[in-house]
This record gives sequence, structure tokens and C-alpha cells, in this order.
Amino acid sequence: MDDPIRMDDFPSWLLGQASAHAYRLVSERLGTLGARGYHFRLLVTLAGHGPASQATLSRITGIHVSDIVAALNELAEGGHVQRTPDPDDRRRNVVTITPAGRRHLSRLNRELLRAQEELLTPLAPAERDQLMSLLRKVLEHQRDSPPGPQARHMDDM
Amino acid sequence: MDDPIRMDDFPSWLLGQASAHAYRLVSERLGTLGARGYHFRLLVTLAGHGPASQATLSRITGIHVSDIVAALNELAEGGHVQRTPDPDDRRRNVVTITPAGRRHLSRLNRELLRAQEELLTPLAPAERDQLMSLLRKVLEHQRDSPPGPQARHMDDM
DNA sequence: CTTATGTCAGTAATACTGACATTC
DNA sequence: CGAATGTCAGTATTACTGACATAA
Repeated sequence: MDDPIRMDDFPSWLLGQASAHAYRLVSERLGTLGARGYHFRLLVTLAGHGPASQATLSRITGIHVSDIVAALNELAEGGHVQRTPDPDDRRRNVVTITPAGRRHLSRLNRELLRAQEELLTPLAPAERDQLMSLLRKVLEHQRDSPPGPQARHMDDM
Repeated sequence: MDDPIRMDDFPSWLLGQASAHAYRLVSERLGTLGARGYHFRLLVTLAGHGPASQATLSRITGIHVSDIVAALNELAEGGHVQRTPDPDDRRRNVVTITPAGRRHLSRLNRELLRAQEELLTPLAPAERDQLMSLLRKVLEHQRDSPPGPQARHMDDM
């Protein structure tokens, strides 16, 4: 008579399911504009921080240097960033967001805000604040322990 | 003067970060016992539902048939499940959880409960209930729209 | 013939590892 | 020399696709 175990009783499972749901909404929206998460994060960083080397971008975003290269290749192809050699340190590229990149970022942001709306439809404004605050609490505690490798998956259980 | 965009303001981003954190905690624990998420989900299903064919397991868990095969291979190697041909339908395997499988499930469950505790440390009991209830609300709404393909990633943004 | 089942090989996406040449 | 930077090739993990043989 062991009471049966239910996945829905595990907070980590609910988090994983909700996160997967959010991911679907978000990546659909980004996909319609030919973008993915890395693109948005890099554009946000470049717009907020200003021109930066690829190593700096990696440190700020937490995205692996190796993946920065690939994502910037794609952004540069679309004319959304520009890579120019740094005259002061010839190892470095100075990466700059272009005007087209800012417009792209603005469009992506608009799509993402719609995805958030869709995600939080069932929650009242006060509940949305509650959820954000609870998630932030959980994440603050995390920063104490060593972050370790990042996960690449969401069905947390 | 565009107010800078911050990732932390996106609920989907917070969800993704929290989910990634939960995943790390959970998969560390499962890893110490040589298991991963699919193993736990399959064992839970077999213990709760009773013996089942692989196709049935796939339908219940949502895990792809193809991945069911691989996960069951691993579970069978450890002696945690048994595959026997179904005499009534010779296409089917009847998959049964073994006594050793039940003990394994029990150990995994214990580890996972510890991981939940670790995850929710910063939250008071009432807050934990709030979080679960908010996540369930978000997920209920999801069941209305077509689930679509599952995500394989967590940095939701 | 059509469908369901189980199996296998291979792919997409994300995160990561290791190696390398260049420059500091 | 050692360390940082950018690049590339390759790997692990999860989720999925397509093909196939067998049996209903």
C-alpha cells in the first residue's frame, strides 16, 4: 500500500513542465523572426553594455565562448552586429550592435512580451508578481552554491 | 534612452533559470544511483499502473517510443524491470517492475525528496504551496493549447 | 492492405570539451 | 615563458524522425 508516487507532487517536475511550456511559447515567437534565445541575449547585452569583446560577452551572458562565435556569425550575417578588430589588442574583436540590430531587438522584445502574456494568462496581476518573487527567491539561494555545469533539458522531475 | 531590457524581468527567463537549477539538483542525486529522469518516470508508472506494454508506457509518460526502448534496456540490465513476450499479442512485450526495481524506485524517490528540500530551502511552507499552485495554474491553461513538440532545453528567456 | 508494436540508426538543439594559432 | 582571445571540431544529453520487420 505504498501510496503511489505522482510526478505532479514534485516541485522540480512542475518547474520543468512550466519551463518547457514557456520555452515552446518563446521559441515559437523567436522562430517567426528567424532568431533563437542566444541571439536575443546577446543583443540585449550589447544594447545595455555597449560594444564588447567576445570574451566579455561570454562572461556577462554565461554563454560559452564557443557558442558565442556561432551565434555572432548568425547575427553578423543578418547585419545585426558588426565585428571589428580591436586596434588596442589585436586578439580581440569589438562587437557592436548595428541600427538594424536594435530594430531587430525591439521586434524580438515585442514578441517575447506577447509570449509572457500568453504564459501568464491564467494568473491575476498579483499572482504574477508572487510567482516572479518566489522564483527569484529560489534563484538567490542557488547563487550561494557552486553553479556547476548548465543543464540542457527541461523535464526536470 | 530606451530603458535597458533585463532578462530577469521575463517570467519565462526566471522559470528557465529555476528549472535549470532544479535539474542540476535532481540529476546530481539520480546520478549517484546511476539513474536518470526517464528511469524514475518509467518506474513510477510501472509501480502505479502495473505491467504494461512499451507502447502503453509511451502513451502514459509522453516519452517517445524510441526512447522507451533505450531506457528499458538500461533498467532491464540493472534487473529493475522484466520484459516478457505477451502471449495474447506476440508483437508486445509486457514490462513488469521487479522487487529490485521497487527498491530502486524507493531509493530514487528518497533522493528526489532531498533534492526538493534543497530546492525549496529559501521558501516557507506557505510559499512552497503558493509556488506549486501557481505553477499548476500555468500548466492547466497549457493543456488547452496543442502541446506540440517537447523542448530540450531550459534557458528559456 | 492497413495498423500497431518494438527496434535501430540517425538528427536537431543546447551546453560543453579540447585543441589550436595568434597575440598579449 | 604563461595567459587571454577567437576559432573550430567534436561530444553528451534530451527529444525527435524515419525506416524496418513482425504481427495483429
